[in-house]
Amino acid sequence: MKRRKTPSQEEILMILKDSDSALNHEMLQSKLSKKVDRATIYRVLNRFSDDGLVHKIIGDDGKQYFAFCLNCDKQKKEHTHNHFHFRCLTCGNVECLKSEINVSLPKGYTSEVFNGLISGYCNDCS
Amino acid sequence: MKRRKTPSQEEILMILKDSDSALNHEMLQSKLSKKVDRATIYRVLNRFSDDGLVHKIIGDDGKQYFAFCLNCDKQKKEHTHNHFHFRCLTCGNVECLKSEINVSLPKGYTSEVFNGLISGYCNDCS
DNA sequence: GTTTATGCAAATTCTTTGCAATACT
DNA sequence: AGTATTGCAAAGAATTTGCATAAAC
Repeated sequence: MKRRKTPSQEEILMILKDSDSALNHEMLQSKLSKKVDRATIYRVLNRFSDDGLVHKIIGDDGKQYFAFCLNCDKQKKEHTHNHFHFRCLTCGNVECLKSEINVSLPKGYTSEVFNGLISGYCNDCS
Repeated sequence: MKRRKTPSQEEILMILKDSDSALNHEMLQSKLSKKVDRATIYRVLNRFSDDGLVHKIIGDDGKQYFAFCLNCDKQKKEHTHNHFHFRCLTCGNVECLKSEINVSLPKGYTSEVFNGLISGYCNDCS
């Protein structure tokens, strides 16, 4: 299935690139210049995620956040996203933390998805 | 608000204690001897979670998992649950990993909730 | 002209809530 | 008796899906 270039996709990707925090569907919708359907946004985001362009984080609020993480550029080949995200309980921002984490798994276990999230209060809100 | 002892609560807690993996609502329901309402199960679990008896993990599937974690006994005072959980994409089991993780937060940030989850394939399923 | 992407509405799934009935203490 | 807990049904919230239309290639 070949991918096509559309305005909506381009704008969404740009917004994600410009954002220093992960965004959920709602945040993204409010940043879009023209109205884009909910379903489309989800479809675009999941497409990006499938393609490894952005990564998906599940918040402790159960919502999906999407981020084009700068840290990831360096390690594109491996494409492990073994770093933490931080979500502020007041302002809602989700941001990438720098530190790479290494968790040792039991024997015979393999890792597919890494999801590390700490919720708390950021510097501005605490 | 005082807590009361009821059969449903006791059984749910016992199931969680006996289980070596975190359970979601559905898994729990199927383990209960008598039919307990969905809403009740959720209310019980959230009560436990509020009381710090069990902890809640949000899976990368967006679902809530609850675990009475053995590791936590040792550190009841602090009550930080800074360890990882592992969810098997095949069998669905969610288990506690032993390793304690220390993530350094930026200045001025405070941590409230720690959610570390790795999904992949466990020894039995890979 | 084919095939992917979009919009709309409806469906799904998970979780929560209101309220009357029940059962702890 | 008084209040926390339950069950039922209904509401809510987030995300997904079906299908016809529009837009890329």
